[in-house]
Parts: sequence; C-alpha cells; structure tokens
Amino acid sequence: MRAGTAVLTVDAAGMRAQNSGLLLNMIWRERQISRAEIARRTELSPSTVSAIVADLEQAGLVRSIGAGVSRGGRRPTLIGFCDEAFSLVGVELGASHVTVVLTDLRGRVRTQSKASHAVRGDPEGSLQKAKELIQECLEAERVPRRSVVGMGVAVPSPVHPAAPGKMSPLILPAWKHVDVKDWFQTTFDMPVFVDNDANLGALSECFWGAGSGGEDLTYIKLATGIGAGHIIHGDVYRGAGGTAGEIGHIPVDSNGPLCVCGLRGCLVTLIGSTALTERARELMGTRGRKGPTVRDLVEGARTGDAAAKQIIDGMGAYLGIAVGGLLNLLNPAIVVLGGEISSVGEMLLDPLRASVRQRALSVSMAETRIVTSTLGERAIAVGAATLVLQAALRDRSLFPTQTVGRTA
Amino acid sequence: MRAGTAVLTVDAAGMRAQNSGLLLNMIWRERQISRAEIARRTELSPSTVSAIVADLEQAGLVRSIGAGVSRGGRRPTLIGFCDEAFSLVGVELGASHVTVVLTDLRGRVRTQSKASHAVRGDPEGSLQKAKELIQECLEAERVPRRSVVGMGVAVPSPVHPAAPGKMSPLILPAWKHVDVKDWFQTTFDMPVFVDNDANLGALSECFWGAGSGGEDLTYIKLATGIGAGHIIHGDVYRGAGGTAGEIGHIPVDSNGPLCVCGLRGCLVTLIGSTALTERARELMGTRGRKGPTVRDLVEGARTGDAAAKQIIDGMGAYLGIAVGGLLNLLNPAIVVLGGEISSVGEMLLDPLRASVRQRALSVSMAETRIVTSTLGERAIAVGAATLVLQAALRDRSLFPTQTVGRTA
DNA sequence: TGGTATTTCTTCGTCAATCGAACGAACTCG
DNA sequence: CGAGTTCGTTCGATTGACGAAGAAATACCA
Repeated sequence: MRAGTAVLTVDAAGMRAQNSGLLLNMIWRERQISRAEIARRTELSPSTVSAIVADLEQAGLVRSIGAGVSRGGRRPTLIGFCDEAFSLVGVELGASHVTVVLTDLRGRVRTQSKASHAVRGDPEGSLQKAKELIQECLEAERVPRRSVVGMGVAVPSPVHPAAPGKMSPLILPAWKHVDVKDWFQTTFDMPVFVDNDANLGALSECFWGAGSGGEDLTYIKLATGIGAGHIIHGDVYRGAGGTAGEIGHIPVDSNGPLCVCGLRGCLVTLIGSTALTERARELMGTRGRKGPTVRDLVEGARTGDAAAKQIIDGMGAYLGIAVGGLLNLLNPAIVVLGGEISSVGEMLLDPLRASVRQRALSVSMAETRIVTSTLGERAIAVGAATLVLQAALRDRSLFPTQTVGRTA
Repeated sequence: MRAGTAVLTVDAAGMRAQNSGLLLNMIWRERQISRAEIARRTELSPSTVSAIVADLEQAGLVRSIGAGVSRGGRRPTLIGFCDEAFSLVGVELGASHVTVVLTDLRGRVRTQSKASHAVRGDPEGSLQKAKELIQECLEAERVPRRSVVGMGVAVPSPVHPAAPGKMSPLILPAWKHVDVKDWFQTTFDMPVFVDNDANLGALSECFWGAGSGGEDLTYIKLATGIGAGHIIHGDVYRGAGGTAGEIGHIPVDSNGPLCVCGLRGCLVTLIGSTALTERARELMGTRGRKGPTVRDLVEGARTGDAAAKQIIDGMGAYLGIAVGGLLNLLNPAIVVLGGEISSVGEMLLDPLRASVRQRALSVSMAETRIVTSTLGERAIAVGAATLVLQAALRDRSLFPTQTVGRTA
C-alpha cells in the first residue's frame, strides 16, 4: 500500500532550495561550466541561473574561474566549485586501528593520522584516541572550526538505520553502552554521520574510485572480516536492519571450519586474514617469530612465490561462490574488491572471475565488471568523509555560512 | 563522482505538479482524509490545500465522501480517492498461459480472462491471444477506452532497463525479433510498461499483499522457474542489466543435476516444478497417465501424505540455502513466497526457516519476516496493472483527462 | 438554551521565485 | 570593419504559496 516517493512539499523557498541544490550538484560534477550551459541543461531561464549562481557565489561555494571557448559569440564565464572552501573529517574505527583524514570537498586528503589501537575491546580508549587524532589533524592544517562541514565515522559493525550510533552487540559487545554518533557530536559539536566500514568503502569507490560515474556498485572489503557494501541508485543500501552486505557469513563450504557466528564454513573462516595467514604459515613456513602476514602474502605473490599464488588462487575460488550469488541476486554494475590483499590485482581477479563464471548466469556476468580498488588503505576513512559531502551536496544548508570566504 | 539525486528543476508549474502529486498520493494512501488534516501533515497552508483538492476533484481523481468526526469544532469534509474512475490492464505472459486482468485503481479485479498457450515458442500466437483476451475484458465491462490509464505486461524473462520490450535471447530465443512493449503500444495506443514476472509479483505483494505498508521486500516465485524480485525503497530494483533476482540459478548442490544454464545444481533443478513432480512420481507413484502435478503435491501435503511432506521438507531445505544468502546480502524486511506450491503455507515455511537459521546471521534473520503469498494466482497479472498505477501516482499527467467523471 | 471557543474551509491581498523579452557586452567570421 | 551570434543582466509579468481575516459548523459550558 505504498506509492510514489514521499517527497517533501514545496513552497517558493523550497523551489529555490531545490533548484540551487541542483545547480550546486551540476557545478560540482562538471568542475567547470558556464551559466549559459547550465541554463541549456536544466531548462531553467538564464535569468534564474544567474540569480542562483550569484547566491552560491555569495555563500562561498562556487566562483568564476575565467573564460571558456567561444561558440561563435561572446565567451562564456566558467563557474567552478570551491573545492577547498570547506573541510570534511573522516574517521575509521578499524578492528585494530584508528585512522583520521581531513579532506577537501573533492575527496583529496589534506592531513591524515593513524594509530594502532585495540578498538574492539576498548571503546573509551578508542574514542579518546580518535579525539586526539582529529584534533591533531585540525591543528596541523590550522583549519578554522567554522570551515568543517561535519564528520563521518566508519565502524566495524552493522549500523541499524534507526539507531546509527549503536554498535551490534554481537559483533562489538564491549561497545554496548556507547553511542558513537552522540559521543562525536557532543565532543566536536558538528554534524556526525556513522556507517559501516564496507558501506563507506563502497561510497568511496562510487565517488572517487572504480565506480565513479555510476550509481550502482558493490564493494567487498577483504580483511580480518569480509564485508560488502551496496550502492543502489547512488545511495548506500543498508537493508531493513542494517545488515545488508554481511557477505562474510555466507556458507561456502559445508565441511568448513566452525565460525564465531555459529555456522560452519562461512566465507570469512576460509578467506579472512586469519585463515589466509594460517594457510600461509602451513605452505610458506614461519617468517620470524610471528609467522607470515597478509603483507608477506602480497609480497610473495608479486615475486612469484608458488605457495602464495596457490593461496590466492584458492581465495579467488571461494570468493567466487559468494560473488556468483551476488551477481544472480543483485546484478550490480561493478564489483570492487578492497582491503590489503586486493592489491595483488589480476592475480586474485583471474581465479575469481573463473570461479564466478561457473556460478553466475552469463548474462549477469557480462553486465558486471569485477575490479580491484585503487584507492589504497585510506579508502574507508575517505568514504566516511564522503558521507558528509554527499549529505551536504543534497542539503546546501549543511555547509556552514562563513563570513570570510576561503576559495580555491 | 555522483552526488545528490538528479531531480528535475522546478518552476511555478512544477511546484504545483509536485504538491498536487504529493496530495494525490496521500489521499490514495489514506483512503479518506480531510483538507485540514492534509494541511497539518504536509505543512502546506490550508488555502493551498483547498486549491489543489479542487484541481484534483475537477480532474475526477478525488471527491468528497461526507463529513468526519469533529475535533471540537466544525466537522471536516473527508476527501476520498475515486478508486473506480479509471481502469488498469494487467497482462501476464506465463511459460504456458496468458492471463489478463482489468482492475480499478485499488488493485481490485473487475474482469479476468485466461488461456493456455505455449508462450515460449510462439510469440505471434501469444500476442494475438493476449490481444483477444484484452479486448474481451474491455468489452465485458464496457470500459470506455478513455478511462484506461495504461497496460502492464509481465514476461517470463529478465528485462533490460534500457530495452524493456526485448526478451532475453537465452531464456526466450523464439522472441528474438519481437519488441513486446512496441507491439502492445501500437496495438492498443496506450502507455505500456513491461517487466519481469517475479518483479511484478514483488510489486503486487508490496502494494496489496504481505508487504503492504513497507518499502523493501523480496518476492520469490516458485514455479517452473524460480525467480525473485526485489522492491527497494518502494521501487522495483532491476540491477545493472535487469537480471537482479535470478535466484533460480544459484548453485546449492555442487553434486546436483546439470542445468540448462550450463551450471550444476542450480536451485531450479532441485525445487523447480519439474524437479518436484519428478520426485513426486518417484515417491508417490503415478496418478493417471501423466503422473502427479504440483496441485497433487499440495493436495497430498494438505491431507497428510508422508511422501508429499517429505518432498516439501526437502524443498524448504534447499530454498533455505538461497534465502540465507539473500538475507545476508540484502537483508530485506520481508521475504514473500509465491507460486502454486506456496499455498501449503507453514508446511513449507517451517523447514525453510529452519534451513535459513542455519545459514544466516541471527541479526538479519531476526529482522526478516518470511511468509507465503495470499494473493493467489492472479498476483502477477495484478502486479503488471500495479506498475501502471505506480507510474500514474507519480506522474498525474498519465491519468487521462476525462470530461465526464466516473466516480466511486 | 444561548453564548463562547474551536475547528474547518474559503477569500483576498501579499510575497517570492521563475520566466520572457529586451538590451548591452564580447566575440567570430567573412 | 560590420553583421551575426552568444553570453549574461535587467526589468516587468506571471504564477503559485502564504497569511490574515472571515464565514460556517460544531462542541462545550454556564
């Protein structure tokens, strides 16, 4: 009994908000565009476009960046987005580390800082650590508090849409009594957005990586845990309870080892970092006291180590079972693999694609590109910052109204 | 590099269109509501609401339906939707039959007609059959052509968003040179919408069945083929290539029989109608010349036949593997089972839920309701009609402008 | 029973945002 | 160097929503 999308009503002011938002997005996307061109594309009248652009210029969001090429008459003045007018803070609370980035409005990292920390078991300490790192970043760039739009936080837990600050008691039991969103909001007094790490990896890829230009992709984070994030119609899709994308607990081998979740042969027990390094210890021998790491595995694969290659082949085969199901069920335009191990590139993609081909309809396979991420280890923290950007590009009022415009 | 939803720009007329559309939806959803209540909920001014309601009344879409209860002052005049003002045509091209329904704007079937036909191999004959049935329905109710909003067509093939009239050459090779959408459009000269049968079953459930009230569900059609349809944020999700929901070809048993798609142990080879009836023949013996049908199986299960129960148990177990993956990947709010066999209800749901519990995270499991459809065999044809309704509720201009208003 | 407060809905003047036409500025092309 | 084109702005007209005020209908209370 549901019907058309429940949009908000519009009055005269809402009309302006909607149109100016649309223009802001267009200018952001196009990087440089003339008023005349905007008028042609939006079918708004030239006078309206001029008025709105003046508004945006006043707010310090866009500015003139010289003249374009003539189309047979007066040369157009190009309008560009002020990428550096505001800053975004992105925080990644990983399983065992905290990463903070300070980016501009084009996802470029201005400062970053990172610290190892046992996040899972120590909420208070982790938050304190995050606070220090954030302050460090803000001070390093002498960023005035006024110019920070907001803060995005990536957490290693599903996030329920109705209570975005609460962690899953199953995944992070120690965090039971903490509300992450509230804590950051009260500590830093700015808008805070919280989401799952894989979801934010997906958002990052959609904005800045392999999926840029598209609106639908799935990102798979290969690390200690295996998680996926879906972007559907340009938005993170969280599912009814926020657990969409929990690909790590898909059973792929009914004879596999027992998983913490209670099931047997979950993907994560077979290709999670722990499983990989254990297998590496068996096949490649111990390196130093602590045995081989994922980094060693990547290194081994690069230098042609047969054992490393074998491990990654096996990983591709298992992962293919889950990805095959994904293609049949969701048919995403792109599947992006992230996490440290994904840096081996084709070495993982080849066996993966072969495995998927055995399990997915050729049609869905043909429509889907499977690639590895090129954004590196900051992808998730940047994705967190991107969550703020996405919100602000939708709702202009999130950009602080600044008196002295810093432009770029 | 994508940002805020690419909405259209708004001028004064667009403002009215948006607001009147919103109001129309609200009246449709609420069935009866006063102008004052609309004004409170939409935060539109009372004068504006009155003006828009007058518009809608003029167009024959809504009408006064008496007075409501007073809240301490003048009694409100309730406005209701004219459910019977227009008609919708829904066509289902099944694997071996053609069904046509004529519904009102509340999904109620006014007339229906159905014929067996070998649809897969005979495009021309099927279309001709459909034409006859449609004309039959239109004449039976003496529906003036003017009052038909449009036609929805369900096809047993994935539908590519970019070419909605073309069938998949893999699934329906004989239909290669036919454009279904074009054919119906030129034959009946009205708006035509085409989609996959499972997608339309899902839409039907979302509007009129188990999912009504919600915006996210997955429907699984259990028949000769096994297909799923996803409703995400109130909309059919088709994926990049239109093959989202091809759950039938998820491999659930690596030792299973070979499937037409080239893989082994696909869900459809294990729990498709053919597999079920074959298994029934083994366990229940032949009934008459042709062996047991799905109907016999349902009947057997109802009357407590042990063999039938065993077959359905097995079906639930296999289906659970696929549904478990679905819950982990997509975390829908509701999973609805459709198709003839689903009428056994709990008999299928029990083993299914047990199987899913072994394969899905308890979190996603807890958030998801798994139920059987109650809409019966017309669900898909009605879903096709609903596709037209959904489009028209979004874009009022799809409703024909009629001079003499037929109301309800 | 009658008066007052409340709620509903309409009327009418005001306001805000867009549009369209006209205009000046800047440029290309022949 | 002039004609024609394109770009951006200015200004009056139009449109739709809003707000205040008023009329109608009803509940509540003395």
